[in-house]
Amino acid sequence: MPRAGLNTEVLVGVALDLVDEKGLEALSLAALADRAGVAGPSLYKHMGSLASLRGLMALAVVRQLTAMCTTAVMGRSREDAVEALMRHYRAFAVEHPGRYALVPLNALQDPAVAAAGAELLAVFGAVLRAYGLEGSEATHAIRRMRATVHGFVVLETGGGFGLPEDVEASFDQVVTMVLRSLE
Amino acid sequence: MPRAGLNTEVLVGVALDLVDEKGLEALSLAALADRAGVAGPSLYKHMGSLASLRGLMALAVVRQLTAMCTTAVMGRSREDAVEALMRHYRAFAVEHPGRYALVPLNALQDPAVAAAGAELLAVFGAVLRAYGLEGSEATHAIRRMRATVHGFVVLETGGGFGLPEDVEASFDQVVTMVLRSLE
DNA sequence: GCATGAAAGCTACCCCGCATAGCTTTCAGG
DNA sequence: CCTGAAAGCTATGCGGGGTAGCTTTCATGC
Repeated sequence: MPRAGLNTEVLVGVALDLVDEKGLEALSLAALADRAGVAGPSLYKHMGSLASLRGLMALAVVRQLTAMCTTAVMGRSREDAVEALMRHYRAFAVEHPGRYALVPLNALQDPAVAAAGAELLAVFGAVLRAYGLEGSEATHAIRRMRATVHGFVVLETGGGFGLPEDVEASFDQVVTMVLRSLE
Repeated sequence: MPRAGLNTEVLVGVALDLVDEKGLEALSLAALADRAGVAGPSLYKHMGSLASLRGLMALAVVRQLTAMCTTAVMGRSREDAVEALMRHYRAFAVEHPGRYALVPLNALQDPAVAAAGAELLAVFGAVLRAYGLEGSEATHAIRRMRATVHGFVVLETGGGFGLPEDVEASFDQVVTMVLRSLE
């Protein structure tokens, strides 16, 4: 029985790949062990439980999303920045629906994920400074943006848009709606 | 062993009460049987599986939500109607977060729930007729409203609004944002 | 080179939750 | 009051998460 060379970091990566391919509900002990080339119980050498692994996965996802959003808004301001932020945020969620679905499930109870989430929200806040929004007004504006974008991608990735109308056009209008609320 | 007088309809009611009190994840065979005053396996005399029961529950919830939204918009038009629709929709989700969470999980795969969902969306569409919106434009407008309201209540009920800023004020601004997008 | 101990891996096992099988009991209708 | 459909029960199966405890690897120091 040669070593598989597994560790926590690699395991998180394997789990994220699995979730990307098969969906969040496919994240079972058996499926994960199979992919990692190891027997089920061996996974516990590298994680405390499936729940804690999901926490680590969520943390990684929030950091990926933060990095993507950060580079998206760099060198832009006002409408350009807000639109870039919203479009890249949506693109991440649509490309990796399984990964994205991990975040809301873990953001509240896991302090580490919550802290990483605060950094993501800081990107939202930074974009709003060009509008002179700070303090309470910035918080309300951030909530508008989050609710809108999150709601849209949740419905989109969940198959909630059944009609044949162009989803891109719908999102264009959503972006316009948010931009107008910032003036 | 006297009869408990259970049937499918009653069982759905018991399950909805359970979900209201203890949350969606508390909907287990044991908890449900305990509440219904019956042994676990006896539940299968009135349901096919927990999954199918969740479908029936989702159907009931969508109908409740549709009824609430329908009465909310009756006798109102334009801004009044849109605002009433959004506020009542949110109120339902906030008062019954467990119930509300059932819907997105079942709306896609269960055709009956999807049909009931179409009726709910018809209420959204009716409100928009006063704006002269029909066809594609109405679809896009409905999506804006759905994404915004659903996103807001998902974040709100999930504890996503950690800061102390007034959530009511945030929602007021969200309503204003949507109204402006309809002009 | 080889002894050694920490850590990776394994098999065997347990618990819990959903679900089925099949028997017993109720109770409405003839 | 007989009877059969349906409600209820206990016993059992099956699969998923998790633990116990042994075996094997392999980096380190002599």
